[in-house]
Amino acid sequence: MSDMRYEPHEVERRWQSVWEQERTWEVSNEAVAGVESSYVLEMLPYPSGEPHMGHLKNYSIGDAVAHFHRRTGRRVLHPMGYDAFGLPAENHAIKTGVHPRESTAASIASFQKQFRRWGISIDWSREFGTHEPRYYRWTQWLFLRMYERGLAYRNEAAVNWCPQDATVLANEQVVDGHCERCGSEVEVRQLEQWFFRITDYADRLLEDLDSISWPEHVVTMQRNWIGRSAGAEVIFRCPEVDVDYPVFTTRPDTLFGATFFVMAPEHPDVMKLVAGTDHEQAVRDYVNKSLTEGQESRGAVEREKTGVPLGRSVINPVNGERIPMYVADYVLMDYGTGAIMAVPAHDERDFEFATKFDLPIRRVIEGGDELPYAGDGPVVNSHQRFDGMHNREALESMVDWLDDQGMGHRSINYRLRDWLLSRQRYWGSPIPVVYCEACGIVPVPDDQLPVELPDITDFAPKGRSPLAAAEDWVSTRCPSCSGPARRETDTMDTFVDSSWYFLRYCDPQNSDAPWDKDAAAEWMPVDQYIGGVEHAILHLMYARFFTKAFADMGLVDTQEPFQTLFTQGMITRGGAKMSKSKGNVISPSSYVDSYGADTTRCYVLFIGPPDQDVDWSDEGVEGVHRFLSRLWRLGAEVSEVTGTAEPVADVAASGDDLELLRKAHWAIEKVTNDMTGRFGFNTAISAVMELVNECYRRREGVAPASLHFAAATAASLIFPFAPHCGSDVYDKLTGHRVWEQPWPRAEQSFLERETVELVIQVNGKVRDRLQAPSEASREELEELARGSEKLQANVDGKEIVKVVVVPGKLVNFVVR
RNA sequence: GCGGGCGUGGUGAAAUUGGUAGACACGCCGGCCUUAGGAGCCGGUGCCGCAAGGCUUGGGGGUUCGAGUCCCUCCGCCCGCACCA
Repeated sequence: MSDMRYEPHEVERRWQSVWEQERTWEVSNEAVAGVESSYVLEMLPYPSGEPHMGHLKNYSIGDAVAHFHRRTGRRVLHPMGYDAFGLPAENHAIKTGVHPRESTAASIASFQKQFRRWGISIDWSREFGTHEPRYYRWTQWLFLRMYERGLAYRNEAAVNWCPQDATVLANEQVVDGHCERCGSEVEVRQLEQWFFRITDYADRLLEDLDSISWPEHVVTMQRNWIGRSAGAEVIFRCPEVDVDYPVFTTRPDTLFGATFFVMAPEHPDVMKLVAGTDHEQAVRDYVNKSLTEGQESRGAVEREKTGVPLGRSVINPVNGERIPMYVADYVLMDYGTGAIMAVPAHDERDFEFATKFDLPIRRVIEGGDELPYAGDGPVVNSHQRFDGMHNREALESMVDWLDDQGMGHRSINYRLRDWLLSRQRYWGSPIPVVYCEACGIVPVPDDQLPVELPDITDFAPKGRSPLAAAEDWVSTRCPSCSGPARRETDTMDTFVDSSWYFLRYCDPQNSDAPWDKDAAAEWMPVDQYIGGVEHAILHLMYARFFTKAFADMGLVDTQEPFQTLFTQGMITRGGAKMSKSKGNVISPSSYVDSYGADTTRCYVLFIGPPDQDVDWSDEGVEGVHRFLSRLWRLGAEVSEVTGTAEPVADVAASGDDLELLRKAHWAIEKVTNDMTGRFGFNTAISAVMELVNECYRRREGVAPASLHFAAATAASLIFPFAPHCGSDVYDKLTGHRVWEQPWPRAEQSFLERETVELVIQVNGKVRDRLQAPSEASREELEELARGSEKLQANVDGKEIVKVVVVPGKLVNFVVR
């Protein structure tokens, strides 16, 4: 073969400079009649050091989709930006004194460089970082719109406090009682914080999951996270203090089985109830112990139930019974009302508690071999109007009855809590409000945005935001009364930044609004969103919430930001997640250095199905590199013979030529199918490999035009995965730019064959294979099959009781 | 505990609707070319067996003419949630 060698670096440099100079991937917001728009987006990267293999995989997938969409006739928006605020840069600043702005700028520069080197087809004119004032001006503006609508509010709450990072965490950032980021055990503190009222949207966030095409497991996770339960709120009165205590229950049908009542240690009335009584000391000790105990130990499943009596009682509204009150830490303050009615016969936890404290257990639902029984069945031991009824039916009428009595009503509870968004940290978007002695909380007027982050030098956490020390900045005038005022020193959770960036990409230069509504309408919702499963709950839930809130404000027309979601699998190393601390990180740049971007990109896609976790291994990279190299040399050699020409598949071809052209059309069909409706990149690439192999095997016996067509087709099909190599080979063979060519079409005439292999089975086991005319009838196939010698040998005097003929596939003889 | 996923050669994997298991690639073996090759090209390669042939998709059972694919059950691994009333 040719002496010419595939030099990926040279090839890649050449095409990258064409794309850069010609701004090939930029797209305007002007709709084009008859042309569909498509928005392909990979999750916003957090720029830290260098991009890793996970990024390479993410953008290789997204780029393949973007290219495929373009070449199948769509205008594609495929932008890039950076989630540039955040703790790692700030922690780095604390250690080294380097301002987060500087380290962030360095990381962004390195990300940009890599993304260009990878040849990702990005519209760079839309690039931004969330830390730029021109971006966070609008983050603040949107915060103010949320504030105006009561969707952002300030409240004192028991919050999760991370002692290491010296900041408050969102519920979503607490994992097993530990800080998701640094792993320290989270403490509970009572603090004034800012919240977004995401719980107002709980039902819509739940219902609209049905309207989007997301992986089932992500939908399930979101559903569980929202945790909607339908039940009733029932009022239990404490006559000793004359106070009503409502409880939430999903099982009002078991009300007659309630034998005691439990409050959470955090419940504000616990201490009031025992003040001055014999129980005060014991309760105080218990409550203190519970509050100081970490969330982790308290939440442990195996843990034995603990609690102490309050020495008070409440009245069960359905039967007037007085039942004793307890405080116990298995009741949580932040779910329901922080108090429960305990039905030990039908709830495992209440049963455990009752057994330990020797409390009465009264069965009110029949069924199950033993107690506790949580299933359904007929109601017993309750009231004559309910006894004998099926419990589900009784549940409904009991709630109606409670409602009539004014003792309760239907109620829905959610596991989802409001989103705590304030952080006592520096490197984030300032919350644009001031505190005025006269006017209270005053939002910063729109025309004074952005509230810019001041420069500081001491980033160390001190339990309050480092901004609090910037006295010149903190001290300001009230926009309302011009009196002295102080700025809010907390900054926003970085999830706020990433909850609307996809909208900003639609109109990134707009200085009058976060985006123009028409621009958003042109692109939104994102047609294909691609990222890691680790964001299945947090980011994806927040972005959905923001989009719905914006829709309510009339800022966008769509209810959901991401129509279709693809979650890629992790790339692990030695079975473990790659991390600097484990020292098992492999850098994409070393592979790009030795093999080029195309090989590295194809390899991460070829290694396995993209939604699956894969363990990195170097074995196999060579194979992909060999393949691209073979394709490139094929193109070089063929073009020497044919020159540049239009690829044409000769419909009159026969013999080897026909076989090769068939293979080409088969590959078109296969790659197209793998790209449509599923992400079969690994099998798509292997189909192109087959085509290239076929070219090599048949190259001596076919007409140059056939080889030319097959090679050009291979270049065209590999382009979404190896854009430089695909462009180069296609250019050599045809003189055309492959990205401007429509996606090839498989022609039926080349896919059909005159004969097919017919499998002969006996009792389902393959005994012979024959060539059969593809048009043959069932009878003809059976006749043909009966002629098989191997069949005769296997039937051997036995009786043929049945013959199953599957045209085009097989004939199965059932013998006895 | 609940919910979801997965289990196929020495390895990564493929099999689109129940119809030829193992495409493609790594590795390994052989041949050609070569002064040489860790380059390139061609071929072989699931397991057992000299062969004929038999066996084979985590184990067991079932449905079916036919099961990697559907059903039941058990085992193993991974992920999410986890005292949510």
